[in-house]
Amino acid sequence: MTGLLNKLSARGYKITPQRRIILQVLSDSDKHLSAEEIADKVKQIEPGISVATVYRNLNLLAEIGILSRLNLHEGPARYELNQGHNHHLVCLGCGNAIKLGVCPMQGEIKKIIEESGFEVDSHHFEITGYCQKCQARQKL
Amino acid sequence: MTGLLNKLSARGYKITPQRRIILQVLSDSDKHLSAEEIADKVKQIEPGISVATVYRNLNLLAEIGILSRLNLHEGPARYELNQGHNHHLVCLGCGNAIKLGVCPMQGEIKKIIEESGFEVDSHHFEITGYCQKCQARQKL
DNA sequence: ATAGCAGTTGATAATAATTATTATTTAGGA
DNA sequence: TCCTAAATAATAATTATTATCAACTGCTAT
Repeated sequence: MTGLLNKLSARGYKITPQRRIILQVLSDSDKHLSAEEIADKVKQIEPGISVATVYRNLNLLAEIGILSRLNLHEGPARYELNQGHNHHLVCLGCGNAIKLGVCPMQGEIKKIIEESGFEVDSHHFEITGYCQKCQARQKL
Repeated sequence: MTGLLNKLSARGYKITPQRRIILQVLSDSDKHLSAEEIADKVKQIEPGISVATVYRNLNLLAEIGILSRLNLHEGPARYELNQGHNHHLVCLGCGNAIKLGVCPMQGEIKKIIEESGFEVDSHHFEITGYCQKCQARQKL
């Protein structure tokens, strides 16, 4: 948490109470939150904070790599603190994101892409479905 | 092309001139087109066609599997005629999508997911970057 | 052929998610 | 403490898409 704030000021960005709260909310959650969900939680702590501020800072934080934006197949984008490179199993029931320990950009796939001469900028691997808890819940 | 039309009528959907034109546009392009781009091309052929009709039909066609919607990391969704399950190298320069012959949902990754008890609904693997042509263009 | 009707369309309003604008405020260095 | 660039709140604007609804049209059965 302090590390995150340092990252901000190291780049010349100011540490504002709004940014503290946004980061607070993000680090308190283990889910992928949408901008709206983040804004709601932020407002529970400090009602005066504007949605625009939340969006602005989510963009900034994503840009400097503090968090990452996940564009799901449907619905709004979701955000999480960036804990290194990761892919996730995203549950459509509860929104929870289970870390997948592996990345498809390796082995055969990596080789094929390299051989094609394509210059990779970024990649996304997203699996949606239902976690065990939500599978059980559906059967009730 | 005729096959696509048959697929429509087989399911009880009508073959309208609008749908013919939309499918025409899609089969004439090898790129992933956005709804707006599709609508533009459609209007070049028949100016009276409404954007709403384009969206409505893109949804329908995607639903019945004639085409697939690709939610890129940024910008609007893009569509292409569905030629089986595929992943792509999407060029940020020219928008072209190069088919990647492989799918990451196999082997080790598939096993890990199965063992986690997660029930997969869908998956997306998207690689963005620059194709060889656009790399060359950038160096000019 | 043609009548009928479900399916479809065009026009447009509405919505959802996000970004831009702008006047005001503030964090952090001099 | 003062100053200034950066940041904020409020809100308008934008972008992408979906909903609404009256009018129209493929298709099927007569």
